[in-house]
Amino acid sequence: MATKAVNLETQRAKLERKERAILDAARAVFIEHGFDGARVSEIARRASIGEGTIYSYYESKAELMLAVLQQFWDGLTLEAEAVMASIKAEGFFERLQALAQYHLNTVIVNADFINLTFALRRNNSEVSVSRDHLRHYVAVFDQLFRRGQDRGELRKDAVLWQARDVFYGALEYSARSIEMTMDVNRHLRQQKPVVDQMISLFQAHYGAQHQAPEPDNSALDRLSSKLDQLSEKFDSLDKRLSR
Amino acid sequence: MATKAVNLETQRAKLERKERAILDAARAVFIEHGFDGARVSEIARRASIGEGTIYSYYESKAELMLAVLQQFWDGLTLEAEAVMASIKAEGFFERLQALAQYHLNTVIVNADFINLTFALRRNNSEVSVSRDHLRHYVAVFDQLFRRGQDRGELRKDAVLWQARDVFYGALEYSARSIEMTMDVNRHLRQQKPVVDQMISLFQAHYGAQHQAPEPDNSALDRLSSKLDQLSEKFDSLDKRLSR
DNA sequence: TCCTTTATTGAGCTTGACTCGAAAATACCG
DNA sequence: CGGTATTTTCGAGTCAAGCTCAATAAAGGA
Repeated sequence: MATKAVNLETQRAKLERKERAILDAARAVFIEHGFDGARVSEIARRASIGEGTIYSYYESKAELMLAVLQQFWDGLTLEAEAVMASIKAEGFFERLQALAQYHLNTVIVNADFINLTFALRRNNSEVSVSRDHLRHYVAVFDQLFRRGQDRGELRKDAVLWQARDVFYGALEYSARSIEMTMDVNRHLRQQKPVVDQMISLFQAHYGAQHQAPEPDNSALDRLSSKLDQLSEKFDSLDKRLSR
Repeated sequence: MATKAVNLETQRAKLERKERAILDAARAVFIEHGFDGARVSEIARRASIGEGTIYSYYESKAELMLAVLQQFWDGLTLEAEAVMASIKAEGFFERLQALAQYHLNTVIVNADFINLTFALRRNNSEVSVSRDHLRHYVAVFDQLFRRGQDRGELRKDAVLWQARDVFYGALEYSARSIEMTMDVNRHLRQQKPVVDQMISLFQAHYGAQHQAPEPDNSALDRLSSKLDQLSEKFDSLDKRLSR
């Protein structure tokens, strides 16, 4: 009995180890050569198994890549949530900045994976799955935006999905742009300005305090009344002198 | 001589017609089935030529697709430039709005092509070409932004490429988002709010006038006149005392 | 009209994803 | 342990699709 249980356990572990080996090899080969450039035979060789074995774990090459991407995006989502959980600051814009910083850096560092994800957008049946990765990840942004609105730091009249799309899309494209035009050494240096600009852009338009930008009339009123008082004093002085 | 010239002409025309037929067929098949799903044999059949003939016009399937995309992006760039040329308004933000409107609509309508472009991002040698399409198109945005800065309507301290990336990226992702989550009937209706929000977002942060948000001069004018009056009273008082 | 040059063709070559029957490994049972 | 059933692994073989190329057709030129 005991031996049986142990055997089952080790057996399952063995299978899992093998599956992980396949996934690791696949990840490396896909990143190295892209989807079409990757040879299933090479993945098998690197995982030290027969080519046919892969097909008893995954239906097809495409599904194997999907598993790799799934793993990657799940990791991203967890990391993003961890960043949100770990940050001490309560303020919406501080949290937004932290998320932006994390996101931008991640997208740049993992550009390979992002491109792979795009590469899988063809076969219509797979598109939906590919979308789900993203949707799940973007949900982290949605959550933060909703909270910002609840706390009254994000304009109540802001359409959430629109704001989120602007924020997410701007960062994603900025990442692509940085990656495209800058050499690797400048990547890190370019990130902060981009994040800062995004945050101040959002503060300028979406910050709740900017809804009523009335130019502080109270101060003017106070000045005005002081002048009136002065004027009266003058008048009384004037009268006294003229007497 | 005359016949020779005519023959050459018709011959060239014939070749061009054939090339166009291939391109047309390829475009249709690529959009219908994506890059990997497209069969070269089907393209040949639709263009009414032998499969081998395609390879005397284009090196490979990938290059054929590149030609299709080239044509598409060139068209986009021309159209965008035409929009910019045709718009009467001189103001930067009005022009920006027109461009945004055009861009958003275009990206949604031609989502197939955009996805195809992404799909070709793998083979490293081709990436550069794929980038060039985009760069050329984005140049239209750059030009507008530069002009806005020259006219003093866009903050002088704005970093141009950053602002452009935010603008372009936000619109592109918004388009994807609209296309992803809305049904076709709502596409058009969703476009205007997104564009409007982008414009007011940019006005709020990048508008030059927001550098000095002078608050209601009338009040200041009133104060100033009061001071003038006071000053006069002083003068008259001064004169009387010195006498 | 005949020869040269160019264009077209589709049968076949090559490559790579995927199948499948057999063999090896493992589990189960007396 | 030995034998049998079940599961897992394997890689040679199949098939499909991009691409080549020798043969053929068309065009050009004298």
